[in-house]
Amino acid sequence: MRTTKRHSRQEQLLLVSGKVFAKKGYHATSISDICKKANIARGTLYLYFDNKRDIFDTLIKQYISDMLSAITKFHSDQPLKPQFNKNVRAFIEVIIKNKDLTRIVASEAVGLDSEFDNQLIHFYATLVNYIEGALLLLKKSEEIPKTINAQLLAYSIIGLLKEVSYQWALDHGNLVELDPLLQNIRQFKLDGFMQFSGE
Amino acid sequence: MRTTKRHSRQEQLLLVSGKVFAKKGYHATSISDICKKANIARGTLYLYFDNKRDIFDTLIKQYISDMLSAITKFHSDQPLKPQFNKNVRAFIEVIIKNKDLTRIVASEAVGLDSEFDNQLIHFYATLVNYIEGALLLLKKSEEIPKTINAQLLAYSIIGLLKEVSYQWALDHGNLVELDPLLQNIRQFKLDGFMQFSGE
Amino acid sequence: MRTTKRHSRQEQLLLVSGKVFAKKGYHATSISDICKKANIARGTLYLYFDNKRDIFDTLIKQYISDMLSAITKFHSDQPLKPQFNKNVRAFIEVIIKNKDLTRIVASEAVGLDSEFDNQLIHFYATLVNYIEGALLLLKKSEEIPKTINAQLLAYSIIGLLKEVSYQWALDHGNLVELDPLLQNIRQFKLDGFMQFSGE
Amino acid sequence: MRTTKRHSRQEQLLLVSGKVFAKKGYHATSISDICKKANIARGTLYLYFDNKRDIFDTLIKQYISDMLSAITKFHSDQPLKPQFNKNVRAFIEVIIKNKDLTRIVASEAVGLDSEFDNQLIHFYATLVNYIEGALLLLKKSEEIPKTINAQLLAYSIIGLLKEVSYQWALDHGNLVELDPLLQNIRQFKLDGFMQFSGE
DNA sequence: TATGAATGAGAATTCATTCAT
DNA sequence: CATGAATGAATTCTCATTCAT
Repeated sequence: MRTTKRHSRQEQLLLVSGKVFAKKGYHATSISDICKKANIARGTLYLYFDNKRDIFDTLIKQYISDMLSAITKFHSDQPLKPQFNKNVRAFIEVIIKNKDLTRIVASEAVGLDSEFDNQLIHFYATLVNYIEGALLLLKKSEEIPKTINAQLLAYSIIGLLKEVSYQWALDHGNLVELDPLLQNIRQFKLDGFMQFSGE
Repeated sequence: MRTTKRHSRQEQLLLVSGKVFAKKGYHATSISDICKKANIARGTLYLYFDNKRDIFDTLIKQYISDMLSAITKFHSDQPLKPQFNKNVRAFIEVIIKNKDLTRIVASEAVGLDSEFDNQLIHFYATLVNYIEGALLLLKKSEEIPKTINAQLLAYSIIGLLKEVSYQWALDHGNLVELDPLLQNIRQFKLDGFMQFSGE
Repeated sequence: MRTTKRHSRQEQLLLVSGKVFAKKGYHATSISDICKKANIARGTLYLYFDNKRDIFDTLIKQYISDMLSAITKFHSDQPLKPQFNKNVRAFIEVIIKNKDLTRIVASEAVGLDSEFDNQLIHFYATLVNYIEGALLLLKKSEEIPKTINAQLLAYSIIGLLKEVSYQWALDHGNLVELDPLLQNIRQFKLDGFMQFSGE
Repeated sequence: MRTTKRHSRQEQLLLVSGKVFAKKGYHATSISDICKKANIARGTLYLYFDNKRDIFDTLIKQYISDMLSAITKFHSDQPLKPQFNKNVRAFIEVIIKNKDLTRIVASEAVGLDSEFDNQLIHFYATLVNYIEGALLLLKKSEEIPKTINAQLLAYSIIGLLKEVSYQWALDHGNLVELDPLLQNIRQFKLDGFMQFSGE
């Protein structure tokens, strides 16, 4: 059971680290900060992680894996909209459940090193791909106009969801009723709104 | 002429600093990094800026001021859609013109200290307010449904524009033809798309 | 025991710092200088003191407190001369025991900043006050002429004692027999000597 | 006449430098400080002095030379007390006239380098020698008791004069009437005062 | 002569990481 | 396992000095 104990200790430290990283950012967070919050000595942390970077990596990997396992690839042989609906909900749920990490992923995607950058770029590309794939299917079935740039729309959707989820989470804390949020998003007649003069 | 020379030097250093900050983030960027890129000695930087923080602040202030002077408040006694159109264009233009800074503003928004946070929070609130105000007017004139949460829609629009502009800029460099981008955005029948099964 | 160990380490560092400061002065002493003498790494010093200034302050406070607790206020209801005798001895003892610090107090009294200046100025004023008070009592009992400027005489005595003690300590090291020194001082028929021609 | 102009410029810069050095100390005084006070560019200073140290050296040499030319060696074939009287007055006059430099000489006698230290030590030794010499003559002529330690008494006198002059100058500024000061000093019946209990 | 922009050595301080206890 | 003292590389910032104009 030693392993279990060790494992749960690690989990606890990850939790604390995530909070501190989210609050102060990667660089401004010192090992001491984490240890103080976790009530352990500085040396102890190194029994559970190789180094500062290792903690951060573990957190990010966890987040990416959470997200990727929450959303599911679109299947062309099933109705698309329910799939899309489900994925949006899953996406937002992960964002909100991991508010701290979302902050980090969104803001510290930079400057650590290329290996880390690549992880996030790859993650982002995967997300975009999922959505783009769905949009292409919709184009094929003529549910959306052929003239639309699927990739750009994919970015739009991600940007929209990211911002809204993030702001919603900021305002409402963790106890969010997802449904009103989703209903509101669905109501946005953005295109209509943006069909400006002369169109 | 002296002032001009000094000023242009400062501009050059800001340009370089912006690039480096954008690439590596505030904390991971060392003064040496900037100086190397700018081909100057470390001491020279301090002839033009008080300290590292001062460089960053100047950049952010510049960006915020650029943005705020680019967009204009909505006037209820004039047709809203052209105004909105114009602002979206301006917003995107600034984002694309200042790709580097956008990265910074988007990612280092928090965690330096409260004085700095406040600047960005205030900036963001101003943006949201502009859009929200316009949306409320649209609600009143029943151009959009009353059930919509104007603030949330404002966030959506900003999130969408931010992400799309940023990604577009990444792919297409600085020389962006805005019109195809705008046309694409306008075409997004997001609401239709998101009126999922059963609705 | 932990506290004791930490404390004794601090004491050791103060001792070394005092010597180095005394030899080179505050500004010319670098943290590296102190660490080299103390055989520790530069970082280690910061485990015991906040910064260079903190080390210096601690030294000065120690010195002032040593001195102030060594000398005692004059009581008018007791014979003055033994009191004076005792205080002179105590004063000289502290000077000689803290030769290094005396150097610092004497030479870096001014110019660090006002907070620091104030400490020393206040200390000095206290010393002068003690002596001046005693002299005023002596005036009242007509043991010294009424025409004497008590403050100036106080300065004289302090200057004399300071210089003599300091030089004596320089020549004789720490192991000083105070009595011959005091006897010598007492013999100085300064006034007689200085009652120049014509008086 | 070029030389004259150059020379007077140097003089002016020395004056300014002396003030600044005296106020802030050698190390805390920056070349910029001096230049600002002198209303010249930083580069200009180096037309008149080799470096910062050179300015300081020049000042100290000036002071020492002033002092040494003010006081005169004692001559055994003339009455000693008038000579002593004259020298004390000269000594105090120089101290008061060069209050700024006195501060420096008294407090920055340290840490620059051994060459500088040696200068001051030699100067001090010279002073002590003068006085000691006079005292030895007085001993021989039995004007002071043979048991007195002439060197120690010399230190006493210097310490006393230094302190009193310095304090007096601090309180009264430059416009000092020397005579009341001297009268007071002469009145000090220090020895009588210090003939403690039992003597 | 005079200027002041540029330099770069050097100083203080921080902090991730190690290791003896 | 846990501790926390010690380390020293790296970072920011200062300032005497140089040199092209």
